Order: sequence, then structure tokens, then C-alpha cells
Amino acid sequence: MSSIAAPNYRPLYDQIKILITQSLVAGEWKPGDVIPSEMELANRFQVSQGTVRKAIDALAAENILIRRQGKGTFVASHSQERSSTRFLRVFPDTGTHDSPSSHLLSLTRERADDESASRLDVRVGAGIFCIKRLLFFGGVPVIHDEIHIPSILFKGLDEGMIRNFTGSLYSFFESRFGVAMIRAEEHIKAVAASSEVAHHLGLSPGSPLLRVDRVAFTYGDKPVEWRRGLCHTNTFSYVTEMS
Amino acid sequence: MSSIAAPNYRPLYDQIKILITQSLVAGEWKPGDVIPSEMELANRFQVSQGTVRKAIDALAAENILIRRQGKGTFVASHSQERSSTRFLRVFPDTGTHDSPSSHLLSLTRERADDESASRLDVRVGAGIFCIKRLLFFGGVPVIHDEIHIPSILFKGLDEGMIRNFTGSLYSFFESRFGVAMIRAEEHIKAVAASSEVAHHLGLSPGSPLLRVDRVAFTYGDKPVEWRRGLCHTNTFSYVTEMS
DNA sequence: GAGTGGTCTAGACCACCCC
DNA sequence: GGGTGGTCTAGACCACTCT
Repeated sequence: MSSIAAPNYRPLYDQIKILITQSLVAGEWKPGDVIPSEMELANRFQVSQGTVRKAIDALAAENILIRRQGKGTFVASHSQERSSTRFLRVFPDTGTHDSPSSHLLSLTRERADDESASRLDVRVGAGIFCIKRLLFFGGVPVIHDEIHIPSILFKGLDEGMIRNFTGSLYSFFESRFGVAMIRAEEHIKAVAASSEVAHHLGLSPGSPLLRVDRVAFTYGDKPVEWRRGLCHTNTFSYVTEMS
Repeated sequence: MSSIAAPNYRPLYDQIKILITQSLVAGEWKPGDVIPSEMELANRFQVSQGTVRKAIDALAAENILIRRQGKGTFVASHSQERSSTRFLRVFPDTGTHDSPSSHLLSLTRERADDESASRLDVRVGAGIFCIKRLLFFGGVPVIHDEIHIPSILFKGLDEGMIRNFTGSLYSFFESRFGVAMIRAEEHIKAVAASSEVAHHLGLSPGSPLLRVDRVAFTYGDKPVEWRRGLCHTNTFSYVTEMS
């Protein structure tokens, strides 16, 4: 019935989903913002409320939007308490999950090597930042992270900014640089600790560590972070679920 | 109405979902079967087609049912080619995923110790089977599995049945014993290989291995399998995604 | 053509939140 | 009270599969 879009094989709600995503990419609504109500969006896109609803349902299922009855639909943010550890799958074997604290080891500028370039989908030699840090749980160092991000997206990043920020790294990226992480893929191996990392984690060199390689994506499935985490799993485990 | 201040309200589609799940538990429809059409179910439960649809949508999102346009809605089965490796998250770093082949090491009857009993939600001392096997990828042993299942659900299990079955273990459990695995939780650590496991996997003792502890559940979130996999990750990785 | 799931719409009403 | 999302319904039509 309606209207303008001509010979499109995609369901309407899928097109609406894409339009909403484009508004997110364009920054029309930022993490934490309310987006317009279903009725407003239905009017804007000239479809029924039910169709908008289905598009939003799909985005909510991907944790890109968050619905709150009576209040509205919000853009997911890593700054919200509820999702500050959304991507952290390491849990203590006993007791509850204290929020980890971060200790910055170094921030350096580098040129992308083959691996970084391929993971981040940039040219070899492109400028990247490399962040090294330790994550402490209850005062104990558990994870050694080495984080690579393209410098073009994080202009002006320096050590002080990182140290002065309270909150998760993704919350930092989001609020200071407008880069929102919405999805990640992880490849996990077991490796022996190098003497350097063993020293940081208070272990003997050669101890078994979990090596978690992550590529994180922002809106539109664009890779914007590659990190390698080395995790000490004597009293912690990497937890996941499947169905 | 509601007795407590907490939201006691259950949407209709949620009740329908529960009714459908109960039919699955009761075995009214078995893995691979078509379930009645949306219209038939709507008539049976005296609700609209849309409400049945929403219940089925939820079950399809959990991979419990599978919708096929023009054909009907089917109970998910591990015997289908599409889902025979649904729970296998280990992939080669290069090349494609050959289906693994399994080599049975032993099948023994045991009594549940504290750990098995707690994971499987049975009494300490209850009868359980313990299956040990190796998984080979392209002729190379990669995973050593130690699988515990309550013997009451698998009466008559013997080595010959396992050896003669072609297909995945979960397909075997499903078709021979009517036990369908629908969900699993995994806890992962890095450990050093024991001499026994190192021997099976062709490694030196002390080599780092991924230790994957899994509890698998059937309909109604009932735990029915506990396994410990030890995985050699030199050329393979455990892959997972998050959002 | 008949039957299935898939899309889209429109309207009524409910539950929740805030003014 | 008036806004938001959440549920439920009913009906029309589309896309796919099988006979």
C-alpha cells in the first residue's frame, strides 16, 4: 500500500530497522537518549505502529535499543549501570561479581601490522593506539589487556584522559569519542604465560592462561577495537551460554 | 488476582509458550516432528493466531522450535544436518569446519560424587554413566571429553550402541533415549595437561589446554549432562559472540 | 489450489511512569 | 490525565511448499 519505496524485496520492518540504524550511525540519537515514540516513528516512516514495533523489537533483541515501559525506548549505553559489564564474561568461581578496577600500564602510538590491519579493517601502517592495562578483581590482578584502536577515531587520546575517567573503557570510548561498541566476537585459546605477563599477574612464567582475542564492532558492523586479553583462571572462569 | 506486590501478571502468549513446552516435555511432539499449525493451536488454546505466533516466535528464538515457511513449525532436532554441531564452538583457525569424528575410550557406571550430583541435580550416590572419548578433526585428536549422565535416563546404554551410532552424541541421546538437549552453560579455564590426557592428545604433559565444563539442559531447564572437555588449542579456537 | 508461515494494518485495552 | 511501551485481536494479503 504505502508508498515510495519501489521494488524492494525486504520486509518493511527490516527497512525501518535499517533507517533507525542509520539514524544511530548518523548520531541523531546518542547512547542514553530516548528515541521518538513508536507512534512518532510510525508517522515519520508512514507505516503502522506494529511495523515500527517489530523493527524496534529486533534492535532491542540485539541490545542496541532498550525498551522501558511507560518511559520510552533508549539507545543502549555502556555508561548505564546495567550494561557496564555487558561484554565481560569473566566471573569469580565463588561469590559475586565485584566490578573490576583498571590499572593503565601504557598508551602508545603504533602503526598497524598485518594482524591489526586485518582485524580492524584498516591499511597496514595506519595509525593505531595501543593500550595496555591490568584488570583487578578485589585487589587481585586477573586480566592483562592489550587493546588496539584506530587513532583516526580517537584523536586526542592521552594517558591522563584514561586515568581520570571513572567507568568502563567502553563507557569512556562512548562518552569521549562517540564510539559505541555494540557487538563483539571472541576467539579463545589456552597459552603459557610469558615472563612479562606472569610478572604482572603474580604468576610463574609458563602458567596456563586464557587468551581471549576480541574484535568489537560499532553500528553497521564496523570493527573498531581489537584486543588480546590474558586471563588468570585459577579462581575465575570465562562463562558463556548457548542454545 | 495477584497476591504479592511483585508483578504476578503473565501475558497470554507466555502461558501459551508454557503449554507448548509442556507438550514437548510430555513427548506429544518429538524432535523432528511438525507441530500443529498456528491456526490449529489457536483453536485448541482459544486464543488468536497472533498470540500463538508470539509464543512460537519466542521458542524459535531459543532454537527449540524451527519455523519453515510453507511447511510448518518443527521441533528442533540434533539429527538435522543444520544443528548437528549446534553446541560445538571449537573451530580450526584456518580452513573450514570438518565434522569431527569420535573415538570412544570408555563407558563406565559410577556413583555421583558431590560435584556430579550438584551439577546434575541428583542425589550423591545416584547412578551415572561416565563416557570418555576423543574428538578428532581431520584425523588429529583435539578434544578429550569426560561426560556424565544420570543412568536413570539412559537405561540400557552400552558401548556397542555408542560405537555403532553414526552422528553426534546429542543426536544419539535424542533418538535412542528421547533426551533432547536444548541449552547449555559453559565455564572455561586454562589448565595444564595431565600426563594421561597429554598422551591421548599427543602433547607434552603440562601443555596449556582449554578446560570447558558444560552443563546441558533439556525441556524445562532440567540438567541432564555434565561434561568436562579438554581442548588442545594450538590450531583451534573456542569461538563465541556477544552483543 | 490448498495449506503453511510471514507481513502489515488498525483498533481496543492494559500496565507503567511522571506530572 | 496523558504519555509511553505491552498485549491481544481480527482480517487482508503475500511468499513458499506440496500435490
